[in-house]
Amino acid sequence: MPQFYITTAIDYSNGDPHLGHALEKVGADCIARYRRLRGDQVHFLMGMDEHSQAVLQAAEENGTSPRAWVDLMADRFADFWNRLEVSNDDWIRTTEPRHREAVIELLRRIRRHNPDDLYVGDYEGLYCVGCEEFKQPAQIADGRCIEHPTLELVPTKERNHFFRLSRYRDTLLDRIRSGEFRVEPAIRRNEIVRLLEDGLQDISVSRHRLSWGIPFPDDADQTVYVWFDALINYLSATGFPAPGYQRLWPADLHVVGKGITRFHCVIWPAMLLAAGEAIPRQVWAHGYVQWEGTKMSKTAGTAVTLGEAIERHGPDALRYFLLREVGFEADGNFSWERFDERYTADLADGLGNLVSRSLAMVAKYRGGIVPAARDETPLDQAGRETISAFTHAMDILDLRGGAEAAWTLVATANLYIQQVAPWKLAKEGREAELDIALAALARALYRLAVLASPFVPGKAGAICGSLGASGEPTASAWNSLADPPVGGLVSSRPQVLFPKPASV
RNA sequence: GGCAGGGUAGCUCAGCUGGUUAGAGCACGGCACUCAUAAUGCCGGGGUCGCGGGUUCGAGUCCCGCCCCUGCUACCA
Repeated sequence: MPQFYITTAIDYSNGDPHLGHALEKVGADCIARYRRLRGDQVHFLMGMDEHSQAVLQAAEENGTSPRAWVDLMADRFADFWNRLEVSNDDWIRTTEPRHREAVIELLRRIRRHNPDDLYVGDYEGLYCVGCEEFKQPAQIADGRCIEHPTLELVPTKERNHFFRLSRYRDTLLDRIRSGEFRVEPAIRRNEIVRLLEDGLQDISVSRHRLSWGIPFPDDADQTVYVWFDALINYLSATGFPAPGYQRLWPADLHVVGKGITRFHCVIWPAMLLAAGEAIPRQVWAHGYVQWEGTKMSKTAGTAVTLGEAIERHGPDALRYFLLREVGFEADGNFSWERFDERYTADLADGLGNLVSRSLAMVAKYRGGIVPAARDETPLDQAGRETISAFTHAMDILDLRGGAEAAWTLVATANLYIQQVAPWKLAKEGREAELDIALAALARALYRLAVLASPFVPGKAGAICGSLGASGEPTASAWNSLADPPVGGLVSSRPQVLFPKPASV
Protein backbone atom coordinates (compact mmCIF):
# COMPACT_ATOMS: atom_id res chain seq x y z
CA MET A 1 0.00 0.00 0.00
CA PRO A 2 1.63 3.28 -1.08
CA GLN A 3 2.47 5.71 1.68
CA PHE A 4 1.31 9.31 1.31
CA TYR A 5 2.60 11.83 3.83
CA ILE A 6 0.81 15.17 3.57
CA THR A 7 1.17 18.24 5.77
CA THR A 8 -0.32 21.68 6.20
CA ALA A 9 1.48 24.71 7.54
CA ILE A 10 1.47 24.84 11.30
CA ASP A 11 -0.38 27.87 12.58
CA TYR A 12 0.96 30.72 14.62
CA SER A 13 -0.40 30.86 18.16
CA ASN A 14 -1.44 34.47 18.13
CA GLY A 15 -5.12 34.67 17.28
CA ASP A 16 -8.19 32.70 16.31
CA PRO A 17 -8.21 30.82 13.02
CA HIS A 18 -10.09 32.47 10.18
CA LEU A 19 -11.37 31.44 6.77
CA GLY A 20 -7.87 31.55 5.31
CA HIS A 21 -6.61 28.98 7.76
CA ALA A 22 -9.72 26.93 7.11
CA LEU A 23 -9.23 26.88 3.36
CA GLU A 24 -5.79 25.38 3.77
CA LYS A 25 -6.84 22.69 6.23
CA VAL A 26 -9.96 21.76 4.31
CA GLY A 27 -8.05 21.65 1.04
CA ALA A 28 -5.37 19.42 2.49
CA ASP A 29 -8.06 17.28 4.08
CA CYS A 30 -9.80 16.93 0.75
CA ILE A 31 -6.56 15.71 -0.80
CA ALA A 32 -5.89 13.36 2.12
CA ARG A 33 -9.37 11.88 1.85
CA TYR A 34 -9.01 11.47 -1.89
CA ARG A 35 -5.69 9.65 -1.47
CA ARG A 36 -7.30 7.35 1.08
CA LEU A 37 -10.06 6.58 -1.41
CA ARG A 38 -7.40 5.70 -3.92
CA GLY A 39 -5.90 3.23 -1.49
CA ASP A 40 -2.92 5.13 -0.16
CA GLN A 41 -1.76 4.75 3.42
CA VAL A 42 -2.18 8.41 4.27
CA HIS A 43 -0.43 10.19 7.07
CA PHE A 44 -1.87 13.68 7.46
CA LEU A 45 -0.09 16.12 9.76
CA MET A 46 -1.20 19.47 11.14
CA GLY A 47 -0.11 21.44 14.16
CA MET A 48 0.88 24.66 15.85
CA ASP A 49 3.87 26.97 15.67
CA GLU A 50 4.34 28.09 19.24
CA HIS A 51 7.69 29.79 19.60
CA SER A 52 8.80 33.36 18.83
CA GLN A 53 8.62 36.72 20.44
CA ALA A 54 5.15 37.42 19.09
CA VAL A 55 3.76 34.50 21.03
CA LEU A 56 5.55 35.64 24.14
CA GLN A 57 4.02 39.05 23.71
CA ALA A 58 0.52 37.73 23.10
CA ALA A 59 0.78 35.74 26.31
CA GLU A 60 1.89 38.78 28.27
CA GLU A 61 -0.89 40.93 26.83
CA ASN A 62 -3.38 38.32 27.92
CA GLY A 63 -1.85 38.17 31.36
CA THR A 64 -0.83 34.57 31.16
CA SER A 65 2.23 32.40 30.72
CA PRO A 66 3.41 31.40 27.27
CA ARG A 67 2.80 27.78 28.15
CA ALA A 68 -0.81 28.37 29.16
CA TRP A 69 -1.33 30.63 26.17
CA VAL A 70 -0.17 28.15 23.56
CA ASP A 71 -2.19 25.40 25.21
CA LEU A 72 -5.25 27.55 24.93
CA MET A 73 -4.59 28.44 21.32
CA ALA A 74 -3.87 24.86 20.35
CA ASP A 75 -7.18 23.75 21.80
CA ARG A 76 -9.02 26.47 19.98
CA PHE A 77 -7.51 25.63 16.63
CA ALA A 78 -7.99 21.91 17.06
CA ASP A 79 -11.60 22.47 18.00
CA PHE A 80 -12.26 24.29 14.75
CA TRP A 81 -10.58 21.59 12.70
CA ASN A 82 -12.70 18.96 14.39
CA ARG A 83 -15.82 20.87 13.60
CA LEU A 84 -14.71 21.05 9.98
CA GLU A 85 -14.23 17.28 9.87
CA VAL A 86 -10.53 17.57 9.18
CA SER A 87 -9.07 14.08 9.36
CA ASN A 88 -5.48 14.67 10.40
CA ASP A 89 -3.63 11.68 11.79
CA ASP A 90 -1.21 13.67 13.91
CA TRP A 91 -1.05 17.04 15.59
CA ILE A 92 2.37 18.47 16.30
CA ARG A 93 3.24 21.45 18.47
CA THR A 94 6.68 22.96 18.28
CA THR A 95 6.90 23.14 22.06
CA GLU A 96 6.74 19.36 22.32
CA PRO A 97 9.88 17.42 23.34
CA ARG A 98 9.78 15.32 20.18
CA HIS A 99 10.10 18.48 18.12
CA ARG A 100 12.83 20.01 20.24
CA GLU A 101 14.89 16.86 19.91
CA ALA A 102 14.42 16.76 16.15
CA VAL A 103 15.47 20.40 15.74
CA ILE A 104 18.60 19.94 17.76
CA GLU A 105 19.46 16.76 15.93
CA LEU A 106 18.94 18.33 12.51
CA LEU A 107 21.30 21.16 13.41
CA ARG A 108 23.85 18.59 14.60
CA ARG A 109 23.56 16.75 11.34
CA ILE A 110 24.15 19.91 9.37
CA ARG A 111 27.27 20.50 11.43
CA ARG A 112 28.40 16.96 10.85
CA HIS A 113 27.70 16.74 7.12
CA ASN A 114 28.60 20.30 6.18
CA PRO A 115 30.56 21.95 8.98
CA ASP A 116 30.89 25.17 6.99
CA ASP A 117 27.17 25.63 6.58
CA LEU A 118 26.63 27.05 10.03
CA TYR A 119 28.78 30.00 11.05
CA VAL A 120 28.68 32.99 13.38
CA GLY A 121 28.13 36.48 11.98
CA ASP A 122 26.59 39.86 12.71
CA TYR A 123 23.18 40.91 11.62
CA GLU A 124 22.15 44.51 11.74
CA GLY A 125 18.83 46.06 10.83
CA LEU A 126 15.39 47.20 11.84
CA TYR A 127 13.47 44.44 13.49
CA CYS A 128 9.68 44.17 13.44
CA VAL A 129 8.34 42.23 16.37
CA GLY A 130 5.03 41.71 14.60
CA CYS A 131 6.64 40.00 11.63
CA GLU A 132 9.37 38.52 13.73
CA GLU A 133 11.93 39.55 11.17
CA PHE A 134 14.29 42.26 10.00
CA LYS A 135 12.62 44.56 7.53
CA GLN A 136 14.05 45.65 4.23
CA PRO A 137 13.80 49.30 3.13
CA ALA A 138 11.01 48.48 0.68
CA GLN A 139 8.93 47.10 3.52
CA ILE A 140 9.17 50.20 5.63
CA ALA A 141 6.90 53.23 5.39
CA ASP A 142 7.11 56.26 7.67
CA GLY A 143 9.63 54.44 9.76
CA ARG A 144 7.18 51.67 10.44
CA CYS A 145 6.65 48.19 9.14
CA ILE A 146 3.96 48.19 6.43
CA GLU A 147 2.31 45.17 7.96
CA HIS A 148 2.36 46.46 11.49
CA PRO A 149 2.11 50.25 11.44
CA THR A 150 1.21 50.33 15.10
CA LEU A 151 4.46 48.77 16.22
CA GLU A 152 7.84 50.45 16.63
CA LEU A 153 10.66 49.01 14.58
CA VAL A 154 13.56 48.09 16.80
CA PRO A 155 17.09 48.90 15.60
CA THR A 156 18.92 45.71 16.27
CA LYS A 157 22.41 44.44 15.87
CA GLU A 158 23.19 41.01 17.02
CA ARG A 159 25.63 38.21 16.68
CA ASN A 160 23.82 35.25 15.23
CA HIS A 161 24.33 31.87 13.73
CA PHE A 162 24.03 31.92 9.98
CA PHE A 163 23.09 29.22 7.54
CA ARG A 164 24.96 29.07 4.24
CA LEU A 165 21.83 29.04 2.13
CA SER A 166 23.68 30.52 -0.84
CA ARG A 167 25.50 27.34 -1.76
CA TYR A 168 22.27 25.40 -2.41
CA ARG A 169 21.08 27.50 -5.28
CA ASP A 170 22.23 25.24 -8.09
CA THR A 171 21.08 22.03 -6.46
CA LEU A 172 17.64 23.46 -5.83
CA LEU A 173 17.34 24.75 -9.37
CA ASP A 174 18.28 21.34 -10.71
CA ARG A 175 15.81 19.53 -8.51
CA ILE A 176 12.99 21.85 -9.49
CA ARG A 177 13.78 21.84 -13.18
CA SER A 178 14.11 18.08 -13.28
CA GLY A 179 10.77 17.67 -11.57
CA GLU A 180 12.36 15.78 -8.71
CA PHE A 181 11.09 18.54 -6.45
CA ARG A 182 7.74 19.84 -7.63
CA VAL A 183 6.64 23.36 -6.83
CA GLU A 184 3.07 24.04 -7.83
CA PRO A 185 1.00 25.66 -9.16
CA ALA A 186 3.22 26.84 -12.00
CA ILE A 187 3.00 30.51 -11.08
CA ARG A 188 4.65 29.74 -7.75
CA ARG A 189 7.29 27.59 -9.39
CA ASN A 190 8.17 30.44 -11.74
CA GLU A 191 8.60 32.78 -8.81
CA ILE A 192 10.88 30.38 -7.01
CA VAL A 193 12.93 29.64 -10.08
CA ARG A 194 13.48 33.32 -10.73
CA LEU A 195 14.38 33.88 -7.12
CA LEU A 196 16.97 31.13 -7.33
CA GLU A 197 18.32 32.45 -10.60
CA ASP A 198 18.88 35.82 -8.94
CA GLY A 199 20.98 34.12 -6.32
CA LEU A 200 20.62 33.47 -2.62
CA GLN A 201 21.93 35.17 0.48
CA ASP A 202 22.75 33.38 3.67
CA ILE A 203 20.22 33.71 6.45
CA SER A 204 20.48 34.07 10.17
CA VAL A 205 19.01 31.14 12.01
CA SER A 206 19.23 32.10 15.64
CA ARG A 207 18.04 34.84 17.99
CA HIS A 208 19.95 36.29 20.85
CA ARG A 209 18.54 35.94 24.36
CA LEU A 210 15.01 35.04 23.40
CA SER A 211 13.96 32.59 26.03
CA TRP A 212 10.81 31.28 24.35
CA GLY A 213 12.45 29.02 21.83
CA ILE A 214 14.65 26.02 21.31
CA PRO A 215 18.20 26.49 22.63
CA PHE A 216 20.79 26.56 19.88
CA PRO A 217 23.10 23.59 20.29
CA ASP A 218 26.33 24.52 22.07
CA ASP A 219 25.40 28.18 22.45
CA ALA A 220 23.50 29.04 25.62
CA ASP A 221 22.86 32.64 24.53
CA GLN A 222 20.95 31.80 21.39
CA THR A 223 17.68 30.18 20.49
CA VAL A 224 16.77 28.77 17.11
CA TYR A 225 15.03 31.32 14.89
CA VAL A 226 11.34 30.57 14.79
CA TRP A 227 11.26 29.87 11.08
CA PHE A 228 14.16 27.50 11.17
CA ASP A 229 12.48 25.83 14.08
CA ALA A 230 9.01 25.70 12.60
CA LEU A 231 9.89 24.13 9.27
CA ILE A 232 11.43 21.16 11.00
CA ASN A 233 8.04 20.13 12.40
CA TYR A 234 7.36 18.10 9.27
CA LEU A 235 10.37 15.97 10.06
CA SER A 236 9.85 15.85 13.82
CA ALA A 237 6.46 14.26 13.34
CA THR A 238 7.99 11.29 11.52
CA GLY A 239 9.79 10.30 14.68
CA PHE A 240 13.11 11.66 13.43
CA PRO A 241 15.81 10.89 14.43
CA ALA A 242 14.58 7.59 15.83
CA PRO A 243 15.04 4.67 13.43
CA GLY A 244 12.13 4.12 11.12
CA TYR A 245 11.34 7.75 10.41
CA GLN A 246 12.04 7.10 6.74
CA ARG A 247 8.79 5.21 6.61
CA LEU A 248 7.18 8.63 6.33
CA TRP A 249 10.03 10.82 5.19
CA PRO A 250 10.38 12.46 2.73
CA ALA A 251 6.95 14.08 2.73
CA ASP A 252 4.91 13.64 -0.41
CA LEU A 253 3.19 16.99 -0.17
CA HIS A 254 3.48 20.17 1.86
CA VAL A 255 0.34 22.27 1.52
CA VAL A 256 1.11 25.90 2.33
CA GLY A 257 -0.14 29.42 1.64
CA LYS A 258 1.36 31.31 -1.25
CA GLY A 259 2.95 33.75 1.18
CA ILE A 260 5.35 31.18 2.53
CA THR A 261 6.39 29.31 -0.57
CA ARG A 262 9.93 30.62 -0.30
CA PHE A 263 10.46 29.07 3.09
CA HIS A 264 9.19 25.74 1.90
CA CYS A 265 10.76 25.70 -1.54
CA VAL A 266 14.14 27.22 -0.79
CA ILE A 267 15.10 27.36 2.86
CA TRP A 268 13.55 24.10 3.96
CA PRO A 269 14.98 21.85 1.24
CA ALA A 270 18.36 23.58 1.62
CA MET A 271 18.34 22.78 5.34
CA LEU A 272 17.59 19.16 4.58
CA LEU A 273 20.25 18.93 1.91
CA ALA A 274 22.78 20.36 4.31
CA ALA A 275 21.86 17.74 6.87
CA GLY A 276 22.04 14.94 4.34
CA GLU A 277 18.32 14.25 4.47
CA ALA A 278 15.87 13.72 1.62
CA ILE A 279 13.82 16.71 0.53
CA PRO A 280 10.03 16.73 0.14
CA ARG A 281 8.58 15.67 -3.18
CA GLN A 282 6.11 18.45 -3.67
CA VAL A 283 4.94 21.79 -2.33
CA TRP A 284 1.50 23.12 -3.21
CA ALA A 285 0.97 26.83 -2.53
CA HIS A 286 -2.68 27.79 -2.44
CA GLY A 287 -4.09 31.31 -2.75
CA TYR A 288 -5.90 33.41 -0.20
CA VAL A 289 -9.51 33.90 0.73
CA GLN A 290 -10.66 37.42 0.10
CA TRP A 291 -13.67 39.06 1.65
CA GLU A 292 -15.72 41.06 -0.85
CA GLY A 293 -12.63 41.31 -3.00
CA THR A 294 -10.27 42.65 -0.37
CA LYS A 295 -7.60 40.99 1.66
CA MET A 296 -8.81 39.37 4.80
CA SER A 297 -6.39 39.73 7.63
CA LYS A 298 -6.47 39.56 11.36
CA THR A 299 -5.29 43.12 11.66
CA ALA A 300 -7.81 44.47 9.17
CA GLY A 301 -10.57 43.11 11.33
CA THR A 302 -12.38 40.03 10.18
CA ALA A 303 -15.71 40.75 8.62
CA VAL A 304 -16.65 37.15 9.06
CA THR A 305 -15.52 34.74 11.71
CA LEU A 306 -14.89 31.09 11.04
CA GLY A 307 -17.51 30.14 13.58
CA GLU A 308 -20.18 32.15 11.78
CA ALA A 309 -19.24 30.63 8.45
CA ILE A 310 -19.53 27.11 9.84
CA GLU A 311 -22.85 27.80 11.47
CA ARG A 312 -24.38 29.34 8.37
CA HIS A 313 -25.06 26.06 6.58
CA GLY A 314 -22.95 23.54 8.46
CA PRO A 315 -19.35 22.35 8.05
CA ASP A 316 -19.87 20.37 4.85
CA ALA A 317 -21.36 23.36 3.09
CA LEU A 318 -18.45 25.56 4.08
CA ARG A 319 -15.94 22.99 2.93
CA TYR A 320 -17.71 22.68 -0.38
CA PHE A 321 -17.93 26.41 -0.89
CA LEU A 322 -14.30 27.06 -0.05
CA LEU A 323 -13.05 24.40 -2.43
CA ARG A 324 -15.57 24.89 -5.21
CA GLU A 325 -16.00 28.65 -5.30
CA VAL A 326 -12.97 30.15 -3.57
CA GLY A 327 -10.59 27.57 -5.01
CA PHE A 328 -7.28 26.11 -3.99
CA GLU A 329 -5.00 27.74 -6.54
CA ALA A 330 -5.51 31.47 -7.08
CA ASP A 331 -7.08 33.90 -4.65
CA GLY A 332 -10.83 33.59 -4.37
CA ASN A 333 -13.67 35.55 -2.94
CA PHE A 334 -15.95 34.78 -0.04
CA SER A 335 -19.28 36.51 0.36
CA TRP A 336 -22.49 35.52 2.10
CA GLU A 337 -24.42 36.06 -1.08
CA ARG A 338 -22.34 33.63 -3.12
CA PHE A 339 -22.22 31.18 -0.25
CA ASP A 340 -26.00 31.16 -0.04
CA GLU A 341 -26.36 30.85 -3.80
CA ARG A 342 -23.98 27.92 -4.02
CA TYR A 343 -25.61 26.31 -1.04
CA THR A 344 -29.04 26.54 -2.55
CA ALA A 345 -28.13 25.62 -6.11
CA ASP A 346 -25.46 22.95 -5.70
CA LEU A 347 -26.22 21.42 -2.33
CA ALA A 348 -29.88 21.83 -1.39
CA ASP A 349 -31.55 21.89 -4.81
CA GLY A 350 -28.76 19.88 -6.41
CA LEU A 351 -27.26 16.99 -4.52
CA GLY A 352 -29.71 17.07 -1.62
CA ASN A 353 -32.84 17.09 -3.72
CA LEU A 354 -31.52 14.41 -6.04
CA VAL A 355 -30.96 12.06 -3.12
CA SER A 356 -34.35 12.95 -1.75
CA ARG A 357 -36.34 12.34 -4.93
CA SER A 358 -34.45 9.18 -5.84
CA LEU A 359 -34.88 7.46 -2.52
CA ALA A 360 -38.46 8.66 -2.24
CA MET A 361 -39.21 6.75 -5.44
CA VAL A 362 -37.41 3.63 -4.24
CA ALA A 363 -39.50 3.84 -1.08
CA LYS A 364 -42.75 4.52 -2.85
CA TYR A 365 -42.46 1.99 -5.67
CA ARG A 366 -40.27 -0.73 -4.14
CA GLY A 367 -40.78 -0.47 -0.43
CA GLY A 368 -37.27 0.87 0.02
CA ILE A 369 -35.52 -2.18 -1.44
CA VAL A 370 -33.14 -1.22 -4.21
CA PRO A 371 -33.95 -3.40 -7.26
CA ALA A 372 -31.27 -5.86 -8.30
CA ALA A 373 -31.41 -4.87 -11.98
CA ARG A 374 -27.91 -4.37 -13.37
CA ASP A 375 -28.75 -3.27 -16.89
CA GLU A 376 -26.45 -0.64 -18.32
CA THR A 377 -28.13 2.77 -18.72
CA PRO A 378 -27.04 6.13 -20.12
CA LEU A 379 -26.70 7.22 -16.52
CA ASP A 380 -24.05 4.56 -15.92
CA GLN A 381 -22.18 5.70 -18.98
CA ALA A 382 -22.27 9.28 -17.67
CA GLY A 383 -21.14 8.01 -14.30
CA ARG A 384 -18.03 6.48 -15.78
CA GLU A 385 -17.21 9.66 -17.62
CA THR A 386 -17.68 11.63 -14.44
CA ILE A 387 -15.34 9.35 -12.52
CA SER A 388 -12.72 9.74 -15.19
CA ALA A 389 -12.92 13.54 -15.25
CA PHE A 390 -12.95 13.65 -11.46
CA THR A 391 -9.86 11.48 -11.23
CA HIS A 392 -7.94 13.55 -13.74
CA ALA A 393 -8.69 16.73 -11.84
CA MET A 394 -7.99 15.37 -8.38
CA ASP A 395 -4.71 13.77 -9.42
CA ILE A 396 -3.34 17.19 -10.30
CA LEU A 397 -4.84 18.74 -7.15
CA ASP A 398 -7.43 20.66 -9.14
CA LEU A 399 -9.96 20.48 -6.35
CA ARG A 400 -12.34 22.94 -7.93
CA GLY A 401 -12.30 20.86 -11.10
CA GLY A 402 -12.89 17.71 -9.08
CA ALA A 403 -15.96 19.15 -7.39
CA GLU A 404 -17.22 20.49 -10.67
CA ALA A 405 -16.80 17.09 -12.31
CA ALA A 406 -18.56 15.24 -9.51
CA TRP A 407 -21.49 17.61 -9.58
CA THR A 408 -22.09 17.12 -13.29
CA LEU A 409 -23.43 13.71 -12.30
CA VAL A 410 -26.12 15.44 -10.25
CA ALA A 411 -27.31 17.26 -13.35
CA THR A 412 -27.12 14.13 -15.48
CA ALA A 413 -29.12 12.13 -12.95
CA ASN A 414 -31.81 14.79 -12.80
CA LEU A 415 -32.01 14.75 -16.56
CA TYR A 416 -32.22 10.96 -16.56
CA ILE A 417 -35.13 11.04 -14.15
CA GLN A 418 -36.93 13.58 -16.27
CA GLN A 419 -36.45 11.49 -19.40
CA VAL A 420 -37.30 8.12 -17.91
CA ALA A 421 -40.14 9.45 -15.73
CA PRO A 422 -40.30 6.56 -13.24
CA TRP A 423 -43.71 7.75 -11.99
CA LYS A 424 -45.04 7.15 -15.47
CA LEU A 425 -43.50 3.66 -15.62
CA ALA A 426 -45.14 2.89 -12.29
CA LYS A 427 -48.51 4.11 -13.45
CA GLU A 428 -48.31 2.03 -16.60
CA GLY A 429 -47.12 -1.06 -14.79
CA ARG A 430 -43.84 -1.28 -16.67
CA GLU A 431 -42.13 -2.94 -13.72
CA ALA A 432 -38.95 -4.17 -15.39
CA GLU A 433 -38.13 -0.74 -16.75
CA LEU A 434 -38.87 0.80 -13.41
CA ASP A 435 -36.47 -1.62 -11.72
CA ILE A 436 -33.76 -0.68 -14.18
CA ALA A 437 -34.25 3.04 -13.64
CA LEU A 438 -34.34 2.85 -9.85
CA ALA A 439 -31.25 0.66 -9.73
CA ALA A 440 -29.41 3.01 -12.05
CA LEU A 441 -30.32 5.92 -9.80
CA ALA A 442 -29.11 4.08 -6.74
CA ARG A 443 -25.80 3.42 -8.47
CA ALA A 444 -25.53 7.10 -9.33
CA LEU A 445 -26.15 8.05 -5.70
CA TYR A 446 -23.49 5.60 -4.59
CA ARG A 447 -21.00 7.03 -7.06
CA LEU A 448 -21.88 10.55 -6.01
CA ALA A 449 -21.41 9.73 -2.35
CA VAL A 450 -17.94 8.38 -3.06
CA LEU A 451 -16.86 11.24 -5.31
CA ALA A 452 -18.28 13.91 -3.04
CA SER A 453 -16.83 12.42 0.13
CA PRO A 454 -13.52 14.32 0.08
CA PHE A 455 -15.52 17.55 -0.09
CA VAL A 456 -18.55 16.79 2.08
CA PRO A 457 -17.55 13.78 4.15
CA GLY A 458 -20.39 14.01 6.63
CA LYS A 459 -23.12 14.28 4.05
CA ALA A 460 -21.50 11.64 1.86
CA GLY A 461 -21.72 9.30 4.81
CA ALA A 462 -25.34 10.26 5.29
CA ILE A 463 -26.11 9.42 1.66
CA CYS A 464 -24.52 6.01 2.07
CA GLY A 465 -26.52 5.50 5.23
CA SER A 466 -29.81 6.36 3.55
CA LEU A 467 -28.96 4.05 0.67
CA GLY A 468 -28.51 1.28 3.15
CA ALA A 469 -24.78 0.99 2.53
CA SER A 470 -22.37 1.26 5.39
CA GLY A 471 -20.73 4.42 6.65
CA GLU A 472 -18.37 6.81 4.95
CA PRO A 473 -16.92 5.76 1.60
CA THR A 474 -13.60 3.91 1.73
CA ALA A 475 -11.03 2.62 -0.70
CA SER A 476 -13.10 -0.49 -1.29
CA ALA A 477 -16.05 1.73 -2.18
CA TRP A 478 -13.84 3.47 -4.73
CA ASN A 479 -12.90 0.12 -6.19
CA SER A 480 -16.52 -0.81 -6.66
CA LEU A 481 -17.44 2.37 -8.52
CA ALA A 482 -17.51 0.54 -11.83
CA ASP A 483 -20.38 -1.58 -10.59
CA PRO A 484 -21.70 -0.31 -7.26
CA PRO A 485 -23.19 -3.11 -5.13
CA VAL A 486 -26.55 -1.52 -4.46
CA GLY A 487 -28.98 -4.30 -5.46
CA GLY A 488 -31.01 -5.44 -2.48
CA LEU A 489 -29.96 -2.64 -0.17
CA VAL A 490 -32.63 -1.52 2.25
CA SER A 491 -32.81 2.21 1.78
CA SER A 492 -34.73 4.72 3.77
CA ARG A 493 -36.09 8.14 2.99
CA PRO A 494 -33.37 10.47 4.18
CA GLN A 495 -33.86 13.39 6.43
CA VAL A 496 -33.35 16.56 4.46
CA LEU A 497 -29.65 16.56 3.63
CA PHE A 498 -29.17 20.28 3.14
CA PRO A 499 -32.08 22.13 4.69
CA LYS A 500 -32.88 25.52 3.30
CA PRO A 501 -33.30 28.14 5.97
CA ALA A 502 -36.27 30.43 5.59
CA SER A 503 -33.96 33.39 5.09
CA VAL A 504 -32.30 31.92 2.02
C1' G B 1 11.38 50.41 -10.76
C1' G B 2 12.19 45.03 -12.38
C1' C B 3 9.85 40.26 -13.21
C1' A B 4 5.31 37.14 -13.58
C1' G B 5 -0.01 36.39 -14.25
C1' G B 6 -4.49 38.58 -15.30
C1' G B 7 -8.72 42.07 -17.26
C1' U B 8 -14.65 37.66 -21.69
C1' A B 9 -22.59 38.14 -19.93
C1' G B 10 -25.04 40.92 -13.00
C1' C B 11 -21.61 36.92 -10.43
C1' U B 12 -17.78 32.65 -10.86
C1' C B 13 -15.22 31.14 -14.92
C1' A B 14 -14.23 27.99 -20.18
C1' G B 15 -12.44 29.62 -24.78
C1' C B 16 -5.85 24.78 -27.55
C1' U B 17 -1.42 26.25 -31.96
C1' G B 18 -6.27 33.01 -35.18
C1' G B 19 -11.72 30.88 -38.91
C1' U B 20 -19.10 29.57 -39.23
C1' U B 21 -24.21 33.85 -35.63
C1' A B 22 -18.43 34.18 -28.47
C1' G B 23 -19.73 29.38 -24.42
C1' A B 24 -21.00 26.95 -19.25
C1' G B 25 -22.91 27.30 -14.33
C1' C B 26 -25.43 30.61 -10.99
C1' A B 27 -28.89 34.72 -10.91
C1' C B 28 -33.26 36.61 -14.08
C1' G B 29 -38.11 35.78 -17.42
C1' G B 30 -41.66 32.16 -19.71
C1' C B 31 -43.36 26.96 -20.46
C1' A B 32 -43.63 21.63 -18.96
C1' C B 33 -43.72 17.81 -15.31
C1' U B 34 -45.01 15.91 -10.34
C1' C B 35 -40.84 11.32 -7.79
C1' A B 36 -38.52 15.35 -4.78
C1' U B 37 -36.10 20.25 0.08
C1' A B 38 -41.92 25.16 -5.11
C1' A B 39 -37.57 20.85 -6.23
C1' U B 40 -36.38 19.25 -11.63
C1' G B 41 -36.52 19.59 -17.18
C1' C B 42 -37.09 22.75 -21.64
C1' C B 43 -36.92 27.60 -24.02
C1' G B 44 -35.35 32.64 -23.69
C1' G B 45 -33.37 37.68 -22.66
C1' G B 46 -28.45 39.37 -21.51
C1' G B 47 -21.60 40.49 -23.61
C1' U B 48 -18.21 47.47 -27.70
C1' C B 49 -14.44 39.87 -25.35
C1' G B 50 -10.02 46.64 -20.50
C1' C B 51 -8.76 51.05 -24.27
C1' G B 52 -6.35 52.61 -28.98
C1' G B 53 -3.67 51.24 -33.16
C1' G B 54 -1.53 47.33 -36.46
C1' U B 55 -0.77 42.38 -39.15
C1' U B 56 -4.36 39.23 -41.85
C1' C B 57 -9.29 37.29 -46.52
C1' G B 58 -10.46 36.76 -41.18
C1' A B 59 -8.39 38.30 -34.08
C1' G B 60 -10.95 37.44 -27.03
C1' U B 61 -7.31 34.37 -29.87
C1' C B 62 -0.87 37.36 -33.04
C1' C B 63 2.21 42.40 -32.75
C1' C B 64 2.83 47.61 -30.60
C1' G B 65 1.27 51.37 -27.10
C1' C B 66 -1.75 52.70 -22.95
C1' C B 67 -5.07 51.95 -18.52
C1' C B 68 -6.42 48.88 -14.35
C1' C B 69 -5.89 44.51 -10.94
C1' U B 70 -2.93 40.67 -8.44
C1' G B 71 1.55 38.31 -7.01
C1' C B 72 7.00 38.03 -6.31
C1' U B 73 11.13 41.28 -5.52
C1' A B 74 15.04 37.70 0.37
C1' C B 75 14.42 35.76 6.24
C1' C B 76 5.70 37.94 5.63
C1' A B 77 2.40 30.45 8.93
